Amino acid sequence: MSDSKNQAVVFNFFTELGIIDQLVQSALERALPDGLRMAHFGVLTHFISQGGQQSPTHLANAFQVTKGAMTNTLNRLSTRDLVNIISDPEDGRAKLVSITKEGKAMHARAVGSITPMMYEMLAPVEVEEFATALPFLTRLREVLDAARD
Amino acid sequence: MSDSKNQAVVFNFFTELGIIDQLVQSALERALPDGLRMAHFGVLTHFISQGGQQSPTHLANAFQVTKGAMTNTLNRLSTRDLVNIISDPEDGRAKLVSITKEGKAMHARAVGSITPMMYEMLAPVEVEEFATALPFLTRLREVLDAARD
DNA sequence: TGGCATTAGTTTAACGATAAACCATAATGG
DNA sequence: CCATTATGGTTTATCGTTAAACTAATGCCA
Repeated sequence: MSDSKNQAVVFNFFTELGIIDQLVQSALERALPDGLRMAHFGVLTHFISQGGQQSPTHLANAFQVTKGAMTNTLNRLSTRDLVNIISDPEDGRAKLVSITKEGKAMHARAVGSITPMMYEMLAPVEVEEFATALPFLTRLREVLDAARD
Repeated sequence: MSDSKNQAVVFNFFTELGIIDQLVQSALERALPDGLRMAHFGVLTHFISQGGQQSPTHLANAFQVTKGAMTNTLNRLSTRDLVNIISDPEDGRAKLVSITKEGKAMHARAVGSITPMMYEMLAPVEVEEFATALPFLTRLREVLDAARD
C-alpha cells in the first residue's frame, strides 16, 4: 500500500474516532442528571471502579487534563459533597481525594440516567463488536501514553 | 455475559476512545505550524479530500460543532486567506466556502509537520491494525449520527 | 399572495480547558 | 546543612466551544 494511502487510513481512523467521541460525550452530558458534567462523572466513575484515595495530580494524569482543570472539577465535586478532600498526612504539599456516600449515590443515579439512552443509541451494534475492538484501543492508548514525553 | 459486564465493556471502550482522542488532538496541535488549530486543519483537510465548495452549515454538521463555532473557525481561516468565502448566488442566506491556493500550501506544510511526529508516536502499531479497526469505527459513527435526532 | 414556519449565518454570555506564573513543601547534592 | 531543584496544587489570563437569542432570506400552503 502506498505511503499516502497509509496516511489516509490513519488520518481517517482518528477523524472517525474524534467524531464518535464528540457525539458520545455530548449525548452523555445531555443525559446526566443535575447538571453533572462529563468531567465530574468521569472522576466519580474512577473512584467507583478503583476505590481508595488518590491525589489530584494522579487524577489529572489519568484523565489527561491539566492540574488547573482538575482543581476546578474537584472543587465543584467537593462543594456538592460528592468527594472528600483532605491534606495528605505524609506530604504537606499533597491532598487526598475520595468519593463520599453521596458521590456513590449520584454515580448510581447518573448510570441509571445514561444507560437506557446508550442502549437505545447503540441498539444496532452488538456488545461483542465493542469487546472485539477494545484491545486495540487499549494498546493504542498505551502506546500514545508512552510516547508522550 | 452479564449485563453489568456488557456495560463495563462499552464504557471502557468509550473511555479509551476519549483518552486517545485527547492525546492525539493535543499532540497534533502542538505539531501544527503557525498556531494553526486542529479545527482549522480539519477544515483544510476536508477541502483537500473533498474539494469544491461547501456551506458553513454543511461543514458544521460534518465536524459536529455548532454553527457559531464554525463561523469563528471560518473567519480565522478567511482572515489568513486560507479559505475563500462568497455568498451563494442561489440562496441569499447561504455562503459558499472553498480552499485557496494559500490554504492548500498551508495544509501541505501542516501535513509535513505532523507526519513525522505521528510516525514516531505510532511506530509500535502497524497500519494494518488501523485498517482493520476502521470499518467498525465508521459504522459506529454512522449509527451514532443516525441516532442523534 | 400573504403569513408562518424553516433555514443560514452571526452574535452574545457563560463555561470549561489550557498555559503559565505563582506559592508552599519536599527532595537532592555539594 | 543549606541552596538548588523538583513536585503538588492554586490562580490568572486567554481561548475555543456551546447554547440561545437574533437577523435575514427562503419555502410552504391555505
